[in-house]
Amino acid sequence: MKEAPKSYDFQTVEKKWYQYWVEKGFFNADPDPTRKPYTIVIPPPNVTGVLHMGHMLNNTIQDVLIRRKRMEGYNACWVPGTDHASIATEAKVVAMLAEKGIYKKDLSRAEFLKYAWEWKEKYGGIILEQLKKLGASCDWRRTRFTMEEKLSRAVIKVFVDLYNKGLIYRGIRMVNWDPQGKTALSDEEVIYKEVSGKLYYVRYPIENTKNEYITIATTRPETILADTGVAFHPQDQRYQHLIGKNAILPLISRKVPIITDSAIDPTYGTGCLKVTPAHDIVDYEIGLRHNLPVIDILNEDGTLNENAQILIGEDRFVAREKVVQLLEKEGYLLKTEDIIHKVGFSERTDAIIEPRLSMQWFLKMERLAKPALKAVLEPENEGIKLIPSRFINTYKHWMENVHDWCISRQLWWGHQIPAYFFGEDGKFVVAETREEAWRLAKEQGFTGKAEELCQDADVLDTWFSSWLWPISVFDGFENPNNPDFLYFYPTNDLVTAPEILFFWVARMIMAGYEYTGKRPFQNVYLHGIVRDKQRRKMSKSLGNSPDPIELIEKYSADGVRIGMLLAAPAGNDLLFDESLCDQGKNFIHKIWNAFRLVDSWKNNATNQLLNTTESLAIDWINAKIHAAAQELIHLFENFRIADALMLVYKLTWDDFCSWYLEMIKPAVGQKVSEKAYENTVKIFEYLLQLLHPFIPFITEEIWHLLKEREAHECLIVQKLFEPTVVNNAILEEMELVHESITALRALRIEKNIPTKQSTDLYIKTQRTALFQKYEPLFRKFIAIEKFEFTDSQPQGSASVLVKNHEFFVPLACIDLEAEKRKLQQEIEYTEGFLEIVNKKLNNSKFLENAKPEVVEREKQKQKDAQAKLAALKEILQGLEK
RNA sequence: GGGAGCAUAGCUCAGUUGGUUCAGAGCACCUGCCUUACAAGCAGGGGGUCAUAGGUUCGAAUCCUGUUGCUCCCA
Repeated sequence: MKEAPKSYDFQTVEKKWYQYWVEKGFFNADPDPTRKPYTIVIPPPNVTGVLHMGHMLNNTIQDVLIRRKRMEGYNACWVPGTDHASIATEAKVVAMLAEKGIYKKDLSRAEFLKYAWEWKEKYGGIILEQLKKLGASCDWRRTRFTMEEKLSRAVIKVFVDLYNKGLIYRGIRMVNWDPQGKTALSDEEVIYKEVSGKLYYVRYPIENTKNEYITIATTRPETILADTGVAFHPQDQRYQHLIGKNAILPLISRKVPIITDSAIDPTYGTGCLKVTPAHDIVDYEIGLRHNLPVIDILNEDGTLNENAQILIGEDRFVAREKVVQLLEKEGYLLKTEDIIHKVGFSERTDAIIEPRLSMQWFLKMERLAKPALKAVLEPENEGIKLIPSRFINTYKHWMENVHDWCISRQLWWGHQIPAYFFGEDGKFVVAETREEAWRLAKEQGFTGKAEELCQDADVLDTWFSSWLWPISVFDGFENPNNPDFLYFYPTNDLVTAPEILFFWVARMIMAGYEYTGKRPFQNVYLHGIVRDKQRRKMSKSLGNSPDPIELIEKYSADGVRIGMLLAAPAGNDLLFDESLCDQGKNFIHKIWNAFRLVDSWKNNATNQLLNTTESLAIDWINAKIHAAAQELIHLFENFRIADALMLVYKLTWDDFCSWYLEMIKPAVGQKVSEKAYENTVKIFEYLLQLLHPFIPFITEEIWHLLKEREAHECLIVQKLFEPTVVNNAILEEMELVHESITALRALRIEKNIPTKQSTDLYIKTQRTALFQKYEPLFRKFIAIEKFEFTDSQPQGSASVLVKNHEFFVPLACIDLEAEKRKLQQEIEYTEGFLEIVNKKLNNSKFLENAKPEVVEREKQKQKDAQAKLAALKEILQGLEK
């Protein structure tokens, strides 16, 4: 039997076990009526994306949950996959083609999609390969992609269905326009950021007056070219004389009416608003109320069109500069102010959003929102639990103020909207296929051929496919009675970030109730965002995000998993630092060395039965492990994953390594008993079971090194042991012993006694039998000559008090004054403590109002403190003799 | 502008319905140790007026109100 290598080669081990698990099909889950399912669907990452720290956290948590449930005996199914990310992917493909000198505008839709699919085939799914390095135990056979055939058909089916239910409509609306992506965005895809800008004060001449002006303030002076009115608050006394008059726009001399509207804030700027209905949502509404014309001066790429009259073809920001120069030159610009204001940016392209009127498709949310809100407000009633629960408020607020969802995108990569136009007046039909559309169109009087129907060019928002994810991955739309769907749906837990609570989670809940009548999942675990130590979000542009794969290579997957989890209580942002991974790696190292120690006893044990120390140690660690196992059940139920990890971390490091192994470890030149070795292996196995969900690789490796096992006997599928009734007596006893040993070690350090130098030990206690029993243990940890009990303090000894047990260590020379000072301090502290307790017990109101058990506790505290005080005083007296 | 939340050790966080010695954990820090599993380690140790001012209560980190500072969401 060869010795275990001194250092743990995680690279080889992690690769080996991952392959083995996959080969044996341990990640796979198929319907099995004899077992309960436990299901997680992955939040599908962008198919062209690469793994970042957020994914690491997200998937580590999912893997911990799924592995734990697998070991609990559930039929654990984790479905992986990716989404097609319309905007991001299309932008990448466009950029890639542009580098080759190919431009989208020169391509047909089919040609472009061919390139896009090629790109997807080449780069798509890298991220899933990366997840394997982390140890993700997904059922890879079930990998799904939102644009694959079945899932696409489900999207179209749902669109048609919602349209037929009257929930989808088409209309002209002010939308968030991304001039770079050249598409509309939903409200959720706009990120408002504070930026510094300028507020320009511009004076507009009043028609038919000499040198009379009205001054407006604007941050977007180029939109003056699209103004169709000037407005102020009806109660604003400053401008009453202008009612009914016209203002003349500078630069282009258009005449616009001066109106009043109560939407205007008289305190902002000059209290006068230039009204630009085509390019501002508030202005648009004002325009509607006052019948103002709408003049759209922007092209879809953000350049000015001929409606602007001047600066045609200039980019909106260039135009802004030039307009300012012109205004200044012609004397219209009164002043400029530096201000900080919020500006909307595209989540995907980071371009500044332009409010723009356009024809879009919308989904009515009101009806869908109702059951989705109820589910989250009533989790106990077959509803959905948000963890942490404080997100309920945010969710509720959003649901109650939900806006219709703009679902069309002016892109090619995605699911093309199944609306078919015919005739000249914009008539259309909505159908799953062109054939069906043709049939419907003919009913409406269309006389042409099917090919002559013109399908809407837009695609659907990516979230319009991912909101169906928990259902569509199990083929629940086309075959709602298939065994997978019936067995695995509804899923159990969803793990994601609060960022996409509305984008995705809320909408999945809506789709779940609308299409299955059931919740799509029971629990939503919301974890924080991974930030750097300065609380900055990790981002490519800042360069503050480590490469996860490099981290894994440096610290091992197990180490990084620990690093991610250690500082990640639910809902809290994770302030990531590489030192956390280092801590993880150290832990792995510690476990490896513990194994090496145990392994060195293999075939090297004596035949003797257990000695006292061994027997006590084994009983104690068993009690400790079973208590921890029970606590873990509780922690997992409440998704306290970081706490769960910390519990097993301390159980392993402090209890198992620092106490248990030190107790069992034979003295130099001696051997452990065979029984003790066997028990230690058993205990190690229990520990590995508890540790495995967090650090799957090293635990599997040691699992197999501890014992020869059959090919299928892997830890990953080992049934977790059931915690038994815990022997509390031994826990309590050992705690006292550990406390005593620690106090004695501290005393020896304080007195500068070298580790190896033996001293005598006298104990004054009511529980001599207990200490007698543990004597060998004391001797194991401290060099002790005589171990005796006493009634009084031996001359010239240092002392320490643990609970009511007094320990005396006689010393050759002792600093009496220092001893006295120490005792005096302790007496003072205890007296102060006792005083507080007495005060409570002498307070009749306390005795009347407090619960009996609380009063009882106080009485016990009083008794303990009194006894302790008496003991301390006695020792002090002894010294003064 | 509207809404939600947070403030506990140098850092990141626990702290169930107010009541055990309740002021905790991990990391960091300090001191002493190369003690044959592990210096990636061992043994010890210091450190907080629980943001702040009031209030309720026999009793407040915990409940209420004001103040200050920060974060997030929505428009």
